[in-house]
Amino acid sequence: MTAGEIVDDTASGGTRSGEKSRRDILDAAARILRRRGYHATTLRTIADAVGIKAGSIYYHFASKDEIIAAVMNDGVDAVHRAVTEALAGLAANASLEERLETAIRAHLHALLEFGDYTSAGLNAYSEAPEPVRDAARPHRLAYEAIWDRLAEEIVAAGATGAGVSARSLKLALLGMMNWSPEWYRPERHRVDDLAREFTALVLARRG
Amino acid sequence: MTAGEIVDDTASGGTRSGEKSRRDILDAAARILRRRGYHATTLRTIADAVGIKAGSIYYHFASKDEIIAAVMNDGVDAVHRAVTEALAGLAANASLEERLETAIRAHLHALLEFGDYTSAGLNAYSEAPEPVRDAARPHRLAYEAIWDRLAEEIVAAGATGAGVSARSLKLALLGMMNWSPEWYRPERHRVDDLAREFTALVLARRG
DNA sequence: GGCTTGACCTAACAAACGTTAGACAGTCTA
DNA sequence: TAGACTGTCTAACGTTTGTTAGGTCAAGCC
Repeated sequence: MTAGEIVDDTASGGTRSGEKSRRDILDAAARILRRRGYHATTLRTIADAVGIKAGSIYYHFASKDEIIAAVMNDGVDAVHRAVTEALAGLAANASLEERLETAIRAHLHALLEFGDYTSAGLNAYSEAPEPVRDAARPHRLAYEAIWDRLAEEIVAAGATGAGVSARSLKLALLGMMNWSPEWYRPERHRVDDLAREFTALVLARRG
Repeated sequence: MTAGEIVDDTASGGTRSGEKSRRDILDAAARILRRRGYHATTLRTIADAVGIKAGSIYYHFASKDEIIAAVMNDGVDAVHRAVTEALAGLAANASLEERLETAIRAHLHALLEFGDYTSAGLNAYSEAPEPVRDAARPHRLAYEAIWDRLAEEIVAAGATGAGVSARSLKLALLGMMNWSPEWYRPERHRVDDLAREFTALVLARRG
């Protein structure tokens, strides 16, 4: 089952004629991957959702794993871009609290609302075969660097509890955010509220 | 694929002769389920790990899903018990901070060190078929009640950031704890340290 | 009109899946 | 010692999986 490497072609450009089908396949794969996980995401299920036959997928992709890897990495890159842009949109003198809340809000929005690709990546990562995880790792690390820097700033400013390391702060933040697909219900929660509460929780201080 | 209900017999007692094999099967299933997820956990893989043949499993269990459900529910019940006992072991006048840190420490220990059953439950829940999830839900809710109460106490005491609801506090706590299997490495982290940092993070206050 | 190419289909392949039926050796009980 | 029960095995079943080979048909170019 695909022993070789997985090529990362998410940046390949051009708007060829078959580009739509390719995107349709990825969209369907992301939707199914998010809810059912790696092994339950079959080529026939994907094909059904797109309206083509399973064999036809191989015109666009070389293997199942290439699809999965593309979805996962597109997902991470999308959150990365969303958070980066949200932070870039802030005033230069924005407070630390403002920047943390903005980053959390952007992450949660990407994860919970535009989130098929994003949470597919979270949901399938641990059960995907090694080559897929290998292909995903650089994307994940690149994104986490944002939170490394934020966490270090927060700790350096003494804005959180005593004895909390930047590393633990980052892991705690990613944990509370990335666990949210488990309980989030659009009719019960508002992302902006959650972002504000998570920020207040971490930066808690007594007046 | 197993449309019926899943009987919850985790409490069935007695030490029959075949009890060891039964426990061996569950142990192996938990170990594999934890790392590979629901669909990659096959009866033949389990049987190989135990040293028997796949068909023999049906002497002890009626279906694959019965095994999975037993593992998941045993896991949740184990954390439930661990946290309950840790809290019960505290002095009656233990501070809120002491109790929170104790609960977090017990949860993380159960999850990260005795954790095949426990993190198998977390890892496989979202991709397991509906009947399995239905069987698991009461166990999860019963355990979460502990954290509901703790979170409410913390909020009522004003010991966390302003505007943080008890519900969000609970979800954030479960998130940062339950995400830890993603990054925890025994050679790099000490559970007791993590528990102290997570507690300080949530109860942060400025001197 | 011929020829190429792009995008799909049909039909099959070997392998792996959960599950079952029936046989068999060992142990316990009467 | 006969018979029942335990725990396992062998061997197959029907289905589903990822994947492949080869065919079809319309659109575009010469």
